Formats: sequence, structure tokens, C-alpha cells
Amino acid sequence: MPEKQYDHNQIELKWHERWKDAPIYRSDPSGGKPKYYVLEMLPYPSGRLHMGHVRNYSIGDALARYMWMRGFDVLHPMGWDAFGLPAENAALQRGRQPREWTVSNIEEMKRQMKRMGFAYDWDREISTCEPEYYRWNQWFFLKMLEKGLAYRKKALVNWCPECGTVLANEQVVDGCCWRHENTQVEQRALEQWFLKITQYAGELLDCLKDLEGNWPDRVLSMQRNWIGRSEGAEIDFTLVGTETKIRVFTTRIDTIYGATCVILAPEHPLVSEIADDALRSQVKDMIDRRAREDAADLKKEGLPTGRLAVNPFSGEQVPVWIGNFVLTGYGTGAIMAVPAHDERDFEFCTEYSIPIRAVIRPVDGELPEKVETPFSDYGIVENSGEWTGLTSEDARARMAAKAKTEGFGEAAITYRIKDWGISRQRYWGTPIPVIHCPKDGLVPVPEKDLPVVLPLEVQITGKGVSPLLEVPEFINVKCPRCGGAARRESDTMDTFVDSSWYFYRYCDPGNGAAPFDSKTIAHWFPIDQYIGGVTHAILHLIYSRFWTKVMRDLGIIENSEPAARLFTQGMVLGEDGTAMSKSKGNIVDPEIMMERYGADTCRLFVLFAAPPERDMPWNESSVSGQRRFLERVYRFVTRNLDRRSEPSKDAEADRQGRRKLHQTLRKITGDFENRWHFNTSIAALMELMNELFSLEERLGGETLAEILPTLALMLAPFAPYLAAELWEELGNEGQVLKQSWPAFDPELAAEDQAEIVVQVNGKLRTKLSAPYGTAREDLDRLAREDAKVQVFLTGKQVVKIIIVPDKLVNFVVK
RNA sequence: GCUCAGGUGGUGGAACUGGUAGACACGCAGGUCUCAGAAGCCUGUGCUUAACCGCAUGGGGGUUCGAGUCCCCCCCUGAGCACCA
Repeated sequence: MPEKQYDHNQIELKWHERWKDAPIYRSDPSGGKPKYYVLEMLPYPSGRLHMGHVRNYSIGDALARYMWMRGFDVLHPMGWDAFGLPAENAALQRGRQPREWTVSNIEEMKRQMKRMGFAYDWDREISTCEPEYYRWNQWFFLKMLEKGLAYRKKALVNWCPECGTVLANEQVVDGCCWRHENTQVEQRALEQWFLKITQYAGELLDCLKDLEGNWPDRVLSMQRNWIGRSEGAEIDFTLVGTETKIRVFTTRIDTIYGATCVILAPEHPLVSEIADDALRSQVKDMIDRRAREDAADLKKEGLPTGRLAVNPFSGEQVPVWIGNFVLTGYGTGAIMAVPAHDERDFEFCTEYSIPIRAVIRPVDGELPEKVETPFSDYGIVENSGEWTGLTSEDARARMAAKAKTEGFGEAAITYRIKDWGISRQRYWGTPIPVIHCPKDGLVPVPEKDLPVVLPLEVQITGKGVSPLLEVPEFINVKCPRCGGAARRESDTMDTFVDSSWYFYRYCDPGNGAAPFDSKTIAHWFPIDQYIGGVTHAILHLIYSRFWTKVMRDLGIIENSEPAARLFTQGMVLGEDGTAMSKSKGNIVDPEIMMERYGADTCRLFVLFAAPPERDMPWNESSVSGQRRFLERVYRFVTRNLDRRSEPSKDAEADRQGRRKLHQTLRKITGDFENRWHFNTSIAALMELMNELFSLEERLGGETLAEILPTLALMLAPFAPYLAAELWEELGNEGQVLKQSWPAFDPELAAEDQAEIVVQVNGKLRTKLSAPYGTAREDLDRLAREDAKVQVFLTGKQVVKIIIVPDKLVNFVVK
């Protein structure tokens, strides 16, 4: 009889048809099951699915399927951050070639996702570019405005000439735009909207502690780094001849007697007050040069102001300089330079022949006569008046306290993180719901008028000002307060606002009265498992933590963190060794892979090639192995269907077959519960198939009747189409996912003979087989009697014997 | 420069608590089947050797009966941060 051959097209298209209109599963909180919320990060922002996405979703989908079979009520939504949609709509309407994302691409992506057989809650689909989503973005914005968490100010901001818009600090990568990596970002002084993420800096940092173990260390340390807390003091130096105070931030107040000048950032407000025209133009040059050059190899430059400032501790007058290495955005934008105890200050002061004076000595060392290299460790304070003799630690605390009581400073904590600039001069994005009235100033749009929606008829100019300014119907409005003529804010929100809370909206996507129902959120949150690339470690993942804390303080949610566990999966690297992405043109199209090998093979391949957290260079030469494996499974199951009623004939074969089955089950269950190394799970399944092939003829019906359906169930998380097909072929009703994950029987999985490794001086000499629980002395005797061991023992003296029961005997000989 | 992750056959990777290094695949070689090929199936495959032995987890040292795994030093690769006072 000719065997049935595995035909992926026939099987997958059949099930694809069946699943198309009815979701493979959907969550049901009323069922009384424990909840499990698993979510993959947005397929952001590429409009074209590639194998990188397939790998990402295969990991989450396998987990979701497993948890579903384990009896959890799984929430696994799939949404589309289709923020390009209105822009492309507008472009299409006037016959322009769509640029990056198109409506059809997004539809195409959805189709491909369904074709891959991913089991999402399709009903919970949301789109963050729709007016309903704008409404709640704007609602949150107004709440933050009310609480002083949103504000507008003129500031130096990052400007991407290619995007024609402002970017947040987090969106600047190596001085370039995160979306145009060869475009240098410029600094411009503009009136912009900010969200006060700095108010939460301390909490964002402190809560990282609670995430330890559940979030990857890499992400935690990146966030710590980004938030950048440093503890120190702010101290006022008084400008000689004036009442003006120059406030500096230092972490080493204990070194203040060694301060030999004060250095201002070139952008420091005081500069324009004390500089004459000549100096001002030099400062301007300095700023320009710094903007052009790479920060890493920028030479330290300074300009003397000719002014002096008084050190409040020593009373000493020190010169005031302007230095290109002093950052305006960190601390107070001014520093005291202590060249003897800081490398940068040392470099600067050496360059300009500013005195270098040591005031800290090593605990077990001397104060140097002449400073050759700066000593920046803690030590003992010297030459510092009443503080001399204290340790650095003591001095820091006491001197800060003194500054406070004397009124010339205080202990202070500074963060590196800055407020989140959310203004964008783009067309797409949520309009910021504010009206500029000549009489009333900034007037928030009343809640009843939300959402403010984007006009469709817009000319996208790319000229660097918002195209919305060219739409009079949008811009010209009446002031809600006085009714007079006013102008609408033309900036739109950063799309990272959308992604900061989209996963909350999934829980209650249709809510028209609120962003979501708080009780529903309390049920689903926090997200049990969030999965995504490490690329968002300090963008999305810090914004959404911030947003969560804001929502908690608004009293609409209870959780303080969005995701209990985070998993960062590795990237799929294109042939050029860089991450697969559309902009690099190195993507591999899943459509072609699916046609050639089938969706199941693709999924199995991306899971088998490497453990999920590791990067995976694309090399499809081994796909055929996964394909062969599925063919073997299919042939084995279909040709043994009818043998399930046969009587048993070989008890030993039956025992071996069942043992391997339960061992495999134990292995896969363990992989799911502990570390998601699906590559080893799949390897275990392959081992099982190899064993079954060699036992096939000898297996009895009863054993086959246990093995075949279990095989289908074990495949369900990885190869859903084949699992469904086999499940049906086996004469079962219903979906595989609705079955329980099979439990393994430890007794059946246990080997009955232990393999004992026999070593001499730690080197493997032979292996023995002995029943479990064999006594130490018996193991010793068995090992000594072994002929191969004898060779290494004769003529030697056994000094020591190490016996690990059921495992190992090691003779130490001389 | 600082922080983190990694370095194992020709290739992807396995070894989960210090106890058989190389599971499982790809590739390669041989066999079987066939008029022939494809696909199956079987065997072999770290290096060295006829075989035993020996040598092997980036390099060097250490702890241990025993180290890919633990400790110290160094080299390399990738990622992140980078004048943060």
C-alpha cells in the first residue's frame, strides 16, 4: 500500500480555511481559570513581515499555546501600530507613491500572520492611529497637563532633518536619528511639549530592583544607566563684585578645597550676561564646533571670562571659565574643577595652566608634591581647614549639611534622564489637544470636544514644519474659554505615546467611556510575559513604565509596573550580519519560505536553530532537516493508525517506547516551565522519532494508542497545522489546543539501569550498568572487577575512591 | 574608557546542580533500493592513530579525586553607555 506523503500545502491550507473566520482561541475570563497575559512587542514600524518577526511570534505563540493547554485563560492579542495609516491614506488619495507603510502592506501582514497559523485573539485588534485611540491619548495628556506633568517650554532639542521633526533623547542613536541612521541630528531651540518623566526618575530606578530575576539583567542595567542617578551636592559660588550665584553640582564636595576654577557650559545663561561681544562669538563657535564633531574625540577647550568666583567653603577666589566639555543638560550646567582629583578637570587645567592642588590622600599614602595623575578614589581629606583629617565619606555628608545650614548649598541628587519631549512636527500622530488663544494663552481642549482628529486633505511637504499648519480648517479655531479667534496646536504626539499603554487598551478595546475599565485591568495586569527585542530597552520599555506609574497615580490602575516578566529574544541577522530590517533590504520573505517548506517547517526551523535569546544569523541550509522531521512524524502516525487495535507482542519494545515518550514529555514540559530552550525540546522530539522508527515493527497496539495522540499534542505548540491534522486523523474531535497538556509519568520515564561511569584519576575508563540504588561497596567491587579498569589499577596503589551513587566511581591511584 | 553578554567539530547548536564534551540537526563519505535519478532507509563522521593510548571547549595559571562549568590574569567578538562632574 502506498504511504500517505506529507503535503504541507494541502494540510495547511485546509486548516487555514477552517481557522480563518473563527479565531483559534479567544480568552474567556468568566471561565474561572487562572489568567496568563502574554504579548509580543509591536511589529514596529516595518510594514512588511520578515523572518525576524516570524521568530519573535513563534516564541510567543508556542508559549501561549502551551499555557492554554496547561489550563490557563490566555490573553494573547495582536494589534497593529499602524500609525502610518492616515498619512498613507492621504498620500494614496492624491495618487502619490506611498513611502514606507501602506494600507495594503498592513492588510498583507495580517494575512501572513494568519497564514502562519499564529493563535491570536484577533477580536482584540486595535489600531493606535484611530480617532478612538487618539481620544484617550489626548485624555491622558489633559490629565497630565492638569497635574503639571505636561508642560511647554523653549529648549534645545534634537532635530532630524530627514524626518523634519524633533526627536526625544531616547530616539537619538550615536548622534543620528533612530530611523535614519546616517542622518546627523541637529540641535535647535524650539518651543516644545514635554512630559515630566524626571519626576518619576527615582521610582523608575528603585522599582528596577523588584524586577530583578524577571527582567533580563541587560535591560535593567541599560535602564539604570539611562536614568543615571548620582548623589552629591549643589553649591553656590558667588561671582565677585555681584550678588550672582553660580550653582555647581558635584559628587565630590569633599574635594572642594582643591577647586581651582569654575567652568560653565557654553550654553549656560550666565555666559550671555558676563560675556562681551567678542567672547560671545567665540562661545558661539565653540557650540557649533561641538555640534559638528564626534563627542568621543573632542578636544577640551576653554575660554576665560576674566571673572572670579568665591569658593564658599574656603573663601578663595577662583577664575570662571567656559568649557566645551561641560554639559548644559546635566546637573546645573556648571562645575567646579578639581584637577587633582578628576581626570577631565586635570586634562583641562593642564592645558590652560590652571593650578592643580591635591587635597585628598590615599588612606595609606601621602599627599603628592606634584600631581602627575589625578587621584579620584575616596581617601583622607587634607589641607581643607576644619575638615582636614576626615574620610571622604564623612566629609561629603558633613560638608553638605554645613552648606545647607549656611544657606549656600545642599545635598542633591541628579539624574541623567531628561524630560520626554513628545512634540513632533509630523502629520501622523495624535494631535496635542491644546489651543493657543491670544487672550487666554494655552487653553486645553475641553474633554467633551475630544478627540481632535487629523484632517485627511493634507499636503505632506517634508519641509520641516508641520504640514498641519497649511490646513486652515484644522488650525483656525475658536477659543473654548473666550470664544475669540485662536489657533490649534499643530504639533502631534510622539508615536511612543501610543505604544506606552496600548497593552492596557487590549484588555478592553471597545470601551467608549474610558481608556479601559479598571476592574478589567486589575484582572489581567501585570502582563505575565512580555516578549520583544532588546532594541526597545530604553525607549518603549521606559516610557511604558512611566505611563503605568502615571496611570496608577491617576487612580485608574493598581499595578505599578506594566510587565512582571520580560524576555528579550535575539535578532535574526540578515546575510550581511546586521539585524534583519526593511530599511537595510536584507529581509527574508516568509511567504517564499512558507510556500517552499510550509508554515510549520518555518516555525520549527526558527525555534530549532538557536535558543530564543540568542541572535541567529540567517542560514536556511538546514531547513530541510525540520521538513524531513515533519515528514517522518506524518508518515509514522498515518501508517500506524490502524495498528492501534493490534495485540501487544513485544513487552520490552512497548516498555522502551513508552519510556522514551514520557522522557520526551518530561523534557519538553521542563523546557517550557524553566527556560524556553525550544531547540532542545524539538531535539527531544527528534530523538523520540528516531527511537520510534527503530522500534516501530515491534510496538503493540496499546502502546501506539498512547504514543500517537501524545505526539500530536506535543507538536501543538510548535507545528500547529500538522498537530491539528494528526489529531483529526487519529479520529479525535475538537481543537488540539482545547486538550490538556499531557502529564508525564515519572515512573514510566525512569531508566531501570543506572549507567555508572568508572574513572581512574578522573579519566573515563569504562561504563557499567547497575540497578538504581546499588550499594557503594557493590559499585566499588563491580568497578574493580572490570577488565578495562584492571589494566589501569595493576601495579598502582589506590589512594582514594570517590563514589557518587547511581553515577560514578573514581579511583585515585598512585 | 566603563557596563553587560558571549567565544565548544566543517556549520547551527547540546551538556540545566562541578561528574561520560560534541545530544539533535545541517553538511560530508559509504552502503541499500533503482534501468537511472530523486526521495526514503542503514552506517560512519572532533583531531591523531592500524588499534590501544594520547590530545581537545579562545590563551595562561589556580582550586578539586574530577573543570566547558568555580576563582585569578590575558586575548578576541558582539551589544549598550560614553566628557554625567
